[in-house]
Amino acid sequence: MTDIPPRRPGPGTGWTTFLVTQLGSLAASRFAEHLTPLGLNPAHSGLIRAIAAQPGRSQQALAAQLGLLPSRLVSLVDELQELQLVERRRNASDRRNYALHLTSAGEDALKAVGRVASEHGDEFLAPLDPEERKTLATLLGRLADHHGLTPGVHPGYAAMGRGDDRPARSPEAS
Amino acid sequence: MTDIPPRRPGPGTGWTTFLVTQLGSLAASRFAEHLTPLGLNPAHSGLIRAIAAQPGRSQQALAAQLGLLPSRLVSLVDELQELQLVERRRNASDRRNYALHLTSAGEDALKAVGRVASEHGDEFLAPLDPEERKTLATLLGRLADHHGLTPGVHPGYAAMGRGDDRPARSPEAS
DNA sequence: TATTGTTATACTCTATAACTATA
DNA sequence: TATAGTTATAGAGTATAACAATA
Repeated sequence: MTDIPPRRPGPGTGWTTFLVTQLGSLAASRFAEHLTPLGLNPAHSGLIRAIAAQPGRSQQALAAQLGLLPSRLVSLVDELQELQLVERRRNASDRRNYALHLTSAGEDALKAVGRVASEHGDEFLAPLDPEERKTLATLLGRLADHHGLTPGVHPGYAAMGRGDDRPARSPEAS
Repeated sequence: MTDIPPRRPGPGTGWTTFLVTQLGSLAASRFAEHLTPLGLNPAHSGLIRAIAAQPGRSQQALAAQLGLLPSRLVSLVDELQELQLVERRRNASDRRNYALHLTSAGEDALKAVGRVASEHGDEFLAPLDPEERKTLATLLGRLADHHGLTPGVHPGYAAMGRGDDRPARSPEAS
């Protein structure tokens, strides 16, 4: 009894939402793979983009925007500096903070990241035609707006800053 | 210069795929939050469902299906046994392995997990009407099929078993 | 010897908090 | 004293591999 074949459950079962979770995890790991030839990981790429979008900001400002701990951001900037993609410039008037800028190699990396993201997106959406992709983008955009997602910032890792009571992330395999 | 407002990039930029990643991460953490009142995490819920779908299987079989390391599965089963939701039954003919079954409390937990998943799904898809939800389900289903997702099993944590060369997961904040 | 399950160890990633320098 | 940045330490989660029981 209760021998339901576990194929495609209907509406109201949370199935579609679970698909979002599965596909999101897959897309994230595939994107990470696409980045490895550049010697970067997704966190690097997000930081590069954030710096490019608004050069000259302090590490604190970046950390707050991206929802990262300051200490985590320091090591990310260290790594990008090691790769000569980012430079810290001392602020003359307030010598406590740094202004972050991309080097010209960093600008190149930004473009490379853009290409990788584009290729990855094409691969991921391969089975859908342009019309369907547009429909999907619209529906997902509606969900993102509804849930207040910051454009370009990955959630689920934040939970810092204000006394937000988000529980620590749990394993969530299967 | 290059002062592009970072709002909603067009097609071919990987934006839609990034939305999938963002939303997937959000859905996963929200689901985890919904489960905490039950004293369970997503890994527990996945295991409960897998046992219910095919009771009596060995831990090795479950681990292989879910893409988990045997040692990880042992601790998950330990936890569910602690909660009296799952029991290990010795196999009389081959006393090396256990047959896993849900207790009656485990059956209740299965139903509760189903309710939570359903509520969570409704919340997550709130801004979409039934027609749009159906469209989204179809499009995501196409993607899942294309990428060979096992129905009900979360990817990205597997990479065990065969000599799969999947790189170790990277942070991927932002 | 091979297999199931288990335990022990190590490793990676992340978070907490202590510390330095400027202000 | 307060703030930006940094470093050091500890914790959680996961993987690797050694181990005992059974076949």
